[in-house]
Parts: sequence; C-alpha cells; structure tokens
Amino acid sequence: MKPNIQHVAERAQVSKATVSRVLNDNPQVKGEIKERVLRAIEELKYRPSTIARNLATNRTNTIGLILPDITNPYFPVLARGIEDAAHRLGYTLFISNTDNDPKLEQDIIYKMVEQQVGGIVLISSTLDEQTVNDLTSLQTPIVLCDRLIENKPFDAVSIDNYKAAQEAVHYLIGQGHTRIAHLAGPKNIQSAVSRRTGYVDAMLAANLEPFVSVGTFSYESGVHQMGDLIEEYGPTAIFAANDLMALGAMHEIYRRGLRVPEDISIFGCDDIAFCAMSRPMMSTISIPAYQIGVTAVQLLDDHMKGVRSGSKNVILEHKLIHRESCNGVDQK
Amino acid sequence: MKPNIQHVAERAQVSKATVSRVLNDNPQVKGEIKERVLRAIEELKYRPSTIARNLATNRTNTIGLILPDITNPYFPVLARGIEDAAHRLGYTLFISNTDNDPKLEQDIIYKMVEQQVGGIVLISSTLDEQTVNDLTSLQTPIVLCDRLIENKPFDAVSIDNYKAAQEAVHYLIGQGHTRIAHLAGPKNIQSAVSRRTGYVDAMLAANLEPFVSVGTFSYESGVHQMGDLIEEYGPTAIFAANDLMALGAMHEIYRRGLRVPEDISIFGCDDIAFCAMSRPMMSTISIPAYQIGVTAVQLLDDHMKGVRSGSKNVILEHKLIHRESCNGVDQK
DNA sequence: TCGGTTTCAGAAACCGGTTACACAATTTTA
DNA sequence: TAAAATTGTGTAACCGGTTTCTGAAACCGA
Repeated sequence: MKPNIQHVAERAQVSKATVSRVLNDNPQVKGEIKERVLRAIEELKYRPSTIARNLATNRTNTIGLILPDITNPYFPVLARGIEDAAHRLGYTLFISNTDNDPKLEQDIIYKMVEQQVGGIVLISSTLDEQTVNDLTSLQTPIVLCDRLIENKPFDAVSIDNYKAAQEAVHYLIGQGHTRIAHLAGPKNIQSAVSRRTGYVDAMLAANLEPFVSVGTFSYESGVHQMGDLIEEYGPTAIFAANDLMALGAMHEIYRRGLRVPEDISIFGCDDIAFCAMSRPMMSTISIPAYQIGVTAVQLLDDHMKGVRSGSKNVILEHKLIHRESCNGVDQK
Repeated sequence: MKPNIQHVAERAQVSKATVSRVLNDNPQVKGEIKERVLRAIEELKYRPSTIARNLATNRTNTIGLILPDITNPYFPVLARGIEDAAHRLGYTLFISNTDNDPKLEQDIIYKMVEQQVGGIVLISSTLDEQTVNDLTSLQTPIVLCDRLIENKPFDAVSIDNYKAAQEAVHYLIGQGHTRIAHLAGPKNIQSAVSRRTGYVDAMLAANLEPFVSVGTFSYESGVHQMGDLIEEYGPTAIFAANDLMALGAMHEIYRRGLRVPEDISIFGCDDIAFCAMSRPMMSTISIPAYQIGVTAVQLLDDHMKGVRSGSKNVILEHKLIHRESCNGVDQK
C-alpha cells in the first residue's frame, strides 16, 4: 500500500502539518524533528501526492502546449524551447496536436483548462474573433506563438513575418531576379498571410509583378505548386513561405532536369534543420524557434506569478541565412 | 469567482451527490431533476475541477511520454502516434526530454509518478539493471519503446533491429559491395548495439571484413565519421545506424567531390521524412514509428484498465525501402 | 389495503495534502 | 523574576469532487 502523509506523521511521531512543512522546506521545522520526518519519509519511500497538493493549493505547476502538428519539422524546436524553459521553472508540460482543426483546438483548450493547467502556450492560426472572446473569459493565461493579436488580454511572441518576407524578396532582387514567384501558405494562417503580403508589397515597390501560388505549407504542396509554376510562369527565383515547400519545389526542379540555383533560385523560410542538409543547402530566413518557445514560457510564468497583468507582444529577430540555393541571374 | 459543484447544487436545489451523478452520466438521475442540474451547469458555465476529481478517484487520465529529444526527427512521428492514441482513449499527455541523461531521466520518471500519471511511455537507452529494478517497485505501468527488456514487468514495443541490420547488409552485398563500413550509434543505446551486431554478423557470415566507426546518431557525427572512413578505409558502401548519420555521410561525400551512389552507396535506418526529400533519395529501413507509439499506448491502456497483468514484448515489422542512394559496384 | 421491492436523492465520509489559528514552550526584555 | 515576545508544533478546517450508505417515496402484487 502506498504511504501517505499520515503514515509518515505517525512514524515520525509528529502531525501531518509538520510533515507538510518539512516537505515544503519550511524553515520553521528543524533539528531533531526534521531529521525524524526525513528519516520516516526515507524509510517509507514516501512520495507526496501531487494531485492532493494541487487541490489544496489550487495550482498545478503544469503548462499546456497546443500546436498544429509536432511532425512538422518547425515545431519540435519550438516545443523543445518550451519544454526546457518549463522544466527549468518547475512546470511539467502537457502537449496536444490540433491539425489546425478549430473545433478540436477549442476542445483541447477547454480540456486543458479543466486539467487546471497554470497557463497555455497556443500555436494557432484558426482563432476567430468569437473564439478569442470566449478564451478571454477563461482565467487561464494564454500566450500565442507565431501570431500577433491586438487589444486582447493575451501575450504573443512572434517574428515580423512581413518584414522577413520583404528582406527575402530584396535579397532575390539584389541578385538580379525579376521573375520571382511566391509559394504561399494557407490563407487562414496569419504568418502565411503576412509573408505573402510582405512579398507582394516588396515586389510592387520594385515595380515587379508578383506571382503567387497558394499551397498548404507541406512538402507535397511545394512539389505540385512548383510544377505548375514552371509551366505557367517560368520564374527564375522562388520565395517559399516555408522550408518544406521550398524543399518540395527544389525536388520538382531537379526531377525536371533543371538545377538550383543555376536555373531557378529558391529561398525558404523557417530554417529547419534540413536546410543545412539539403544539396544545395537552402538559403532561408532563420526564425529563432527555440527562443520563441523560451520567451513564451517566460511570459506565461510572469503572468502566473502575477508579476505582470497587461498583455504584451514580443517580436524576436529573424535572420537571413545565405547558403547555396540562390544565385544571381547574371551568372548564368 | 469560479463556480464549484456546491454552487451548482444550490442553484439546482439538489445535493452535491446528485450533481456529481449528472456529471458522470449516472442513469440514476433523470427527468426534471437532471434537467435542473444541466441548466444550472449551463447557466453558471460550470466546469468540474479535474484535480478534485483526480484526488477523489485516485486516477488522472494522464500518460507521460519521456524521450531523449523531440528535436531528433525520428521522435516526432512516434510522439504523434502516442498522442493520437492517448487522445483517442481520453488521456492527456505529458512530455519531457531527457537528452539521454540517466540522472535527469530518473528525476523525470519520479516527477511524473508524483503527478500520478496513469502510465509512462519511456524511450530510454540508458536504463541500467539497478534503475530498472527501482522502477519495478513503482506501481505505475511503464512501456518501453525501441528497447526490449526481459524478465521484467514492463511491456516493450520495438522492431527487430538485429534482423533489420542484417537485411540492410544483405541488400548491399547483393549489389556486389564488399567494402561495406558501418556508421554505428552510441554504445549505450540498445538499438544501436543491435544494429551493429546485426551488421557484424551479416558481414562475417558473408566472409567479409566488418569495419565499424562509432558515432553519436547525429548529422555532424555522420559528417566526421565519413571523412575519417574515406581516408582510413575507402568503403564502397555505408550502412549507417540511423538516417541522420547517413545524411551527414552523404553530405561529406559530396563535399569531397564524390557522388552517391556512383562512388559510394549509402543505406540508412529509420526512414525519417527527409529520406524522401534528399537528393539522391535515401534508401533505408523503414521503422513504423507511428505504429510503435500507438501500440505502446494500447499496451499501457490494457495495463491501466487491468485487462492484462503480465508483461509483453511486441515486435513490429520493419521494411526495406529501396530508393536512390545505393547502386551495384558493377555499374560503375 | 398493505407489506415488500425498487428507485432515487441526500448526508456524510473520504481522497491526501495545505494552512490559518491556537497554544505551549522557550527566549527575551524590563 | 515576571511579563512579553518569539518559536515551534498541533488541531482542524479546507480544497472540490466521488461514493457508500441510508431512508423516503413510488411502485408492485396479492
């Protein structure tokens, strides 16, 4: 039978309260009594019940992470940042995938709230106004990743996707490209929309005609879109809204006997690990995913500890990574 | 202020017990009383406290997942299988990374046990005899992934790594290779050891001399090992203990102006997503990672529901995936 | 009509901790 | 040396549910 605090108390010949104080490092208890309690704990191999403690304190020291799909190579790094930061601060982490399904996402949020998580890190693109308002009534702090939000009591941490996209386009233009197409992500995902807008604006500002192909952020999508693009537009450079699509595009280019960057330059976004493993290595925008995760948890922790009550949008710095997948047109 | 069961009871003019019964779909309560309770719940936007329920029932409906590093591309798929299966069965999932640190791993296991998880899916390579015995005394069911274990009260689910490695070697031998080197994984990881043993035995059985280079399962390790291998041994084919090392090896081969598979063939293991994205696409052993995860949770669920008490080793089928990274020597 | 079941809701104990408060023992102060 | 302040421990209420047990009311057949 599993020992509880009462058993320890009896063995050490003290009260439950004293045992509890020892467990919580309360300095009131010391000397021989503390020794006795520690010995009793040791002898009984007693481990306090977290759930009982949770109920008594009305806190759980848990954080929930809700994301689209851990299988998408961008997210593990983010998740790792979150887990590390959470662990460091003494929280354990719940995790759940939504596949970008708004209904499922909603259910999971409520499930986690019922689990009494102290806070939630939410990576969501599908949040509509109504849902956001519902969440507002929750007392659980929420921090959004990769998505900014205004005038709502949520923290958010992200990068400036609009600016990042513009930089990518400028980089390509700087190499002499004019026929630059964009492999866009889903229309309901904010980061995808920002990148697309950044691309379009940068093109227009340079008096170039934008050409957008909308996809799904997946490798397969990149493959198909690229095929269409070659036939319908004939670009010399591609700015893809994420690396997975960029990789798919690159694959298709080679399948057709063309080469990167000699025939077509490709620029990605995210800087997933495989960008440095592909051949040619992919030039891309590096997003500090790990740091986003860490920051998100810190914001959450602040809220949970009551350090801060307002909401805050944090924008982290991205970085343009020059590798091998882009080349000037004049070098052909 | 957040409503509790008492508030609902008062509003519906019934007792706490009745509300509890309604919450748990107890058919005893029906008709008008049930209606009143449901209405009160609705009106108060009442959500039962999971932690209170946990304490009362002494169950949490949570499962813990402990793995080395979610950032390693093999694990997200496994984790996804686990999460999907857990979600389907009504469990929420804790997750934590160990970086293969035995001490940390131990701490996390105990932390999860204190969280009263119903069971733990453990992906560990560092378990020594002593630790395993300690875990035995826990009342929490544990299922091991990617690692078999005998005569212990744990379930395990894995593939036959020894056989998989032999098949890989036979495949390479069948293509006419004789100078086949092995990029091995860490000596303290069981799957790495099995693959290595399978390689060595298959080589010896074919009267070929094994050549093993020990690495760390990482891409960088593959790069460095491959460099050494080319200089010290001059293999015509490589069997890498995982895809990350295989990819690293391929990178190094190209960096030196050689080609895959024309100069050196490479065969990996795991079949991570990048294998089908690299150029050339990587031939490898496909491990049913998702299915391993699902199976692990099913075993856990059986145990938690008391369906089965003995322990069980499940071996899932792997598959040899023929792609582009291997070629017969005679074709040169 | 009446005793015997059956049905259904409530009272209260319980899960295993935490913590406000009370109070005895000890130390400090006057 | 007595009163006051401090220290350290115990008592008991509490967190918010679940569940056993009890008994009233409804139902049933004779």
